[in-house]
Amino acid sequence: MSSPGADPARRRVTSTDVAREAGVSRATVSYVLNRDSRQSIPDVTRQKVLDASARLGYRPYGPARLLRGARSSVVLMLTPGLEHASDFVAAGIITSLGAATRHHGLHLVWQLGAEELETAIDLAPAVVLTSVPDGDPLIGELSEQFSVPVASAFPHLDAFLAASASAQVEHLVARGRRRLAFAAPARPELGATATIRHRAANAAAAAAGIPLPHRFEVPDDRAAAGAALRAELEAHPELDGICAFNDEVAFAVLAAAADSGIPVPARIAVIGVDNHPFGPLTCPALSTVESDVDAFVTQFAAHVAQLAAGEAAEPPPLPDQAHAVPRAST
Amino acid sequence: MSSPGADPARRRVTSTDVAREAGVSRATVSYVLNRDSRQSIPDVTRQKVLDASARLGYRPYGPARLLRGARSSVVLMLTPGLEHASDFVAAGIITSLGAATRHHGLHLVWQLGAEELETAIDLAPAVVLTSVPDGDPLIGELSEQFSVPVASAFPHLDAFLAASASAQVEHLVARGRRRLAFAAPARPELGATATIRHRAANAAAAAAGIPLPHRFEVPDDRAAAGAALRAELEAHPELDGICAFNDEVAFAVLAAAADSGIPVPARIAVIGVDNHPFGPLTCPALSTVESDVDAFVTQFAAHVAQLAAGEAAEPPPLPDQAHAVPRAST
DNA sequence: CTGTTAGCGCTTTCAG
DNA sequence: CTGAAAGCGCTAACAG
Repeated sequence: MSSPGADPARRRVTSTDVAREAGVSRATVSYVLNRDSRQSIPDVTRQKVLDASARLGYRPYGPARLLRGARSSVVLMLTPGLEHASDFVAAGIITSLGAATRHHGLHLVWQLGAEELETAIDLAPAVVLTSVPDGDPLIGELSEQFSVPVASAFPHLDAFLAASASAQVEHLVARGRRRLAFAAPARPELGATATIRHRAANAAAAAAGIPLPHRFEVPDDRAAAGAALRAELEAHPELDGICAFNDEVAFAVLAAAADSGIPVPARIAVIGVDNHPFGPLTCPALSTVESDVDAFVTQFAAHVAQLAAGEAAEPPPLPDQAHAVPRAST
Repeated sequence: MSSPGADPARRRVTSTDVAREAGVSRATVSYVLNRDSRQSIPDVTRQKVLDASARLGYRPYGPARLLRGARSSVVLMLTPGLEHASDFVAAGIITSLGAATRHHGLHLVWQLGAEELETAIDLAPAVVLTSVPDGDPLIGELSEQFSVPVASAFPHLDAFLAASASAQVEHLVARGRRRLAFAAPARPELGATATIRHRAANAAAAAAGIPLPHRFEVPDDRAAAGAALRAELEAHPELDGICAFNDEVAFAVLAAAADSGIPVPARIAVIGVDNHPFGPLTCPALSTVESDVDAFVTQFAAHVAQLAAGEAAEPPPLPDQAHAVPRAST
């Protein structure tokens, strides 16, 4: 009810209020609070301003500063199509990016979903980031909308996606597997990404001198997934290894194998992608593949800071290497 | 390089530009674009303005509108302590809330992590939401910082948390289980929440006339989790059901049981909380408990819209009921 | 060293 | 029906 300061109707404290309270002019307040090095303010005056500001709880009003020409500290992240925020990889990168940009004095905010971009105008970001890949037309549209630099948060996404599939194949080959399949997710919106990974798996298989992995779809429903896996093994009895599109698909494959009495890894080895935190908890524990994005995130945050400062620059690419995280399923 | 509109240095298009292009005054532009009903603008003039605006790609500049006194359409979500955005339940509620607020013309943006709240000033939100519960002192601080209404996004959180534990106990009792344990997560920051659920489980057990569930911790490490589960069963041999703090802990319990040769549900039944999408994929598929938050989200979005409009109001509470989602593990 | 002032882009009276 | 002008809160150039 009456929690301190919770009154929504309370007038905002302005720099005029601080000036009056401190008995100086608004310019002096601005000089002190912004530490203008070209002015030398006596310590007593400075202190008076600081005290008055603290006493009143003064916070400069963002819109006014921005209107005056200050550089915004807001970085807006837009992820059209990523309808659920708990997507593990994307959310992980976005989370770390938020922390990393803060070191540059920037505040990353994430507008979830984000269709209807038109009206998000009073955000006034310094930079807009998006989950769509580099060449997407949306980038141009956004740039026009916001009149600020727009960049893909996932530069060189294809190579990044491909790297994990290659690493999967290499790991399975190193484990002695020769006849592989590629387990694709059923959700149609992931089809394009799955194709990128499948192609990379094919290329890695060719390089290793083994047959190209056959692609099959893993339905969302557990019983249907079991049927799909059994059908796949009947059609390709010599199959001994499965590259799953990601850990989530791999979980379904493991469940399907367990339901069908197919021993993993004795009959088939299974490997996922992403190193999901639940991977260690499956039966058997899921082998997977991981890319180290820490270095990328740090570099990309610096790149965002450059964009925010008005400097054009090439973004650092996502890592194009992945390494296996071997567990019991291979 | 030269994607259309990607030039960061390009000057913003202002309402003056549109007025000049259309050959009218800035006031007329404003009238037309804001559909001011008190003015009657001839259709030809109106069309000239609309055309000029479209041709130039004009977008009114948010900060200037806000400075003029317009109501912000931004709702800022702050989640201190929620360090990883892929937390399933919170992310789910936040995602749906973003969609629901959009129906009220509001744009929810999520500042991840969000320590150092001081400098996020040029956001100018209409409302600030936070993940901390109702009485938290942070609410007052934020209200002072932003001079706008601040509310917890999870009103009456305790009852919400408790409901799921009660539903777990009731489900297990209905399945004929009598000697229960409460499996708590090892992460200390979840301890308080775990205590709320454990107490609710105790209360439900008392109401059902069975012994109070004993609390034990499930370590993150799989081998350690197995040891903990075996120790628990040795100490309480008559144990026949486990309420896990959430599905994630339940996954660990299932893995521990599998590793230790403890049949689920024959020897012990296991039930989680949250209806995590991977629950159907465990071995055996995990029974869980779910609260229907759709109605809450819709009502809460309306409440946020009220706050944004400057009307004080009581928030709708989170649901205080949960229902079981029975699967193979119970 | 401090105060006055112009002006960012927008909406909205108030005159014409 | 259209145009001129004020003012939101802030910063920075310019006087004093």
